[in-house]
Amino acid sequence: MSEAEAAPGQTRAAGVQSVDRALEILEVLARVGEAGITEVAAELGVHKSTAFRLVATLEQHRLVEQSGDRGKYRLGVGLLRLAGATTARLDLVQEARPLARQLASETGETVNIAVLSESSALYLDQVAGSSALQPHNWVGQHIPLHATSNGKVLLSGLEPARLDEVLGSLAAYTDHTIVRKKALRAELDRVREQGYAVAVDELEVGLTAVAAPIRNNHGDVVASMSVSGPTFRISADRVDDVVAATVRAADEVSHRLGWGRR
Amino acid sequence: MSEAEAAPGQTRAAGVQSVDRALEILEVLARVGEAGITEVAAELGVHKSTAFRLVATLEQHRLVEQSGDRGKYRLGVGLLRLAGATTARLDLVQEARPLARQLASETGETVNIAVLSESSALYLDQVAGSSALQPHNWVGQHIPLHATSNGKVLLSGLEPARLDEVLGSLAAYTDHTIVRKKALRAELDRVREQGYAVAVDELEVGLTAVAAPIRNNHGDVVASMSVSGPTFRISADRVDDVVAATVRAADEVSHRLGWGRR
DNA sequence: TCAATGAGTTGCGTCATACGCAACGTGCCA
DNA sequence: TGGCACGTTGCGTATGACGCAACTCATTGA
Repeated sequence: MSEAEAAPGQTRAAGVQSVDRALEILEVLARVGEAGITEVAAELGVHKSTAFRLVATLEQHRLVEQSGDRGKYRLGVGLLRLAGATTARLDLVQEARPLARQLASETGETVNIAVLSESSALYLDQVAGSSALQPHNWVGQHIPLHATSNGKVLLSGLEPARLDEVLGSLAAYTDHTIVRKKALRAELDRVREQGYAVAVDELEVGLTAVAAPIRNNHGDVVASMSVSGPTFRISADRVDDVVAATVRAADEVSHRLGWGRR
Repeated sequence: MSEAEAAPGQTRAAGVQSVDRALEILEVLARVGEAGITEVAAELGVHKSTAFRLVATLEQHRLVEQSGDRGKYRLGVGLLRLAGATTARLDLVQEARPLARQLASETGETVNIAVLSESSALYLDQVAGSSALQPHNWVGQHIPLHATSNGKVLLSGLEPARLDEVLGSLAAYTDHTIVRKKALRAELDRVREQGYAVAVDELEVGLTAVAAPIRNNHGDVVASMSVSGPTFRISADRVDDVVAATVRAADEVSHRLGWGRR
């Protein structure tokens, strides 16, 4: 039985115990990068042999692999295969990609698609702009919500109660980062009203981004599409055009997902 | 590990049963895209309720998600997170990425890194070229070995015995696909001698690719790096330049992985 | 050179647990 | 409106996953 971790009031639906533990191992490895059997066992609070069998099973499916013959364990290539199948089937990405591509060629900047996952923004897809500078590939990364245009759009779609859950402390990345919750709420109101968000130098000095919501057939904000590039290229007088193009593209994706259809 | 040996009456390679089944579910979903509980249960040969509990556990960890309230199940975003953590730790990708990026900007074409996985090429990483046309993202996909430059490079690194295991029937994708095993072996000899592979219209008409081997410190071919683009852009008189650049980049990665070092 | 330590690995007996069964509820189609 | 088929849930039982302890093998320090 799960002893030590008794969440107060909340029934921790355990599911199938051994599977639950095995998946927890994957999360541990994702967090720490590499770990030995003993370390994993300690992390889960189970016996070494139990951890070993779970890891061995994961290894048979290539979800983990060990470096060397007797070495530590880490995540394996099987996950890449599964992830490939995931993106191929996520209809959000499917539907959004052509529009993202078009938006990228219109603006010449990088386009990203992000969704809310846990308490941060998860980037699902990226289309590079025409510029020779290739930006960092954010796909699969977790990005703070309050310092990015995508994050602000995603937050603006939450109901107040959920918002409180998701918002932790607001770290300052630059002098322009919004760190006061009250200021952030005001900004989110503005985003909701305008239908888009802008972030200039908030995550990184010299980086400007514009984002608009993607909605499902119920009208909920399910994702966010952004255009981002160097601040000197997305200058103040060009922002309006970029915003218009971004909103148009995001709206079209929403439409394809069934928003406003009947 | 040793999975090739399907000797009868060998030790239980089953691992932890429920975990094994859960992971099999992931593979089923990766294959078919979407499936209901009943379908999954039938695929595994277990009872509906068993399949349901396994899927529910996977769902708690976001590895699967159901479309709609009562809908079918498919792979979830948790896999993207795990896959992101995987590539972040794969030193091959780490080492290769800067070179891949440079190669992409030199040639203006798309660069891919692939390894051998099971009986096909698994694409680990991709850097888009400067061209506005964004190619399909192959990361995580399985691609036939005999019809791609990457595949031919990977095959050329195998010893003859392994080669026989890996090669099944050679499907023809275009008129230029090599379908005769004898012809393929001759081609592989050429690749091994030259130190690179070229594929023109072999997987898809109008698609040309060039690939060179990446070696580990033992000299084994562990991966392949390719440049690919439309045949009209990588014309016959330009191939030599692209080959030279690709080989140079791949060699540099090999060097960083310890090849030729002492 | 050898003992001592600590890692990953494996056989075994027990009891928790994951399984199959059957019944339930609900959307969908005829 | 009825029936069907699918996802979902409670329950008892046998299976299979667990913890224990012994093993192998590297590495380290004397």
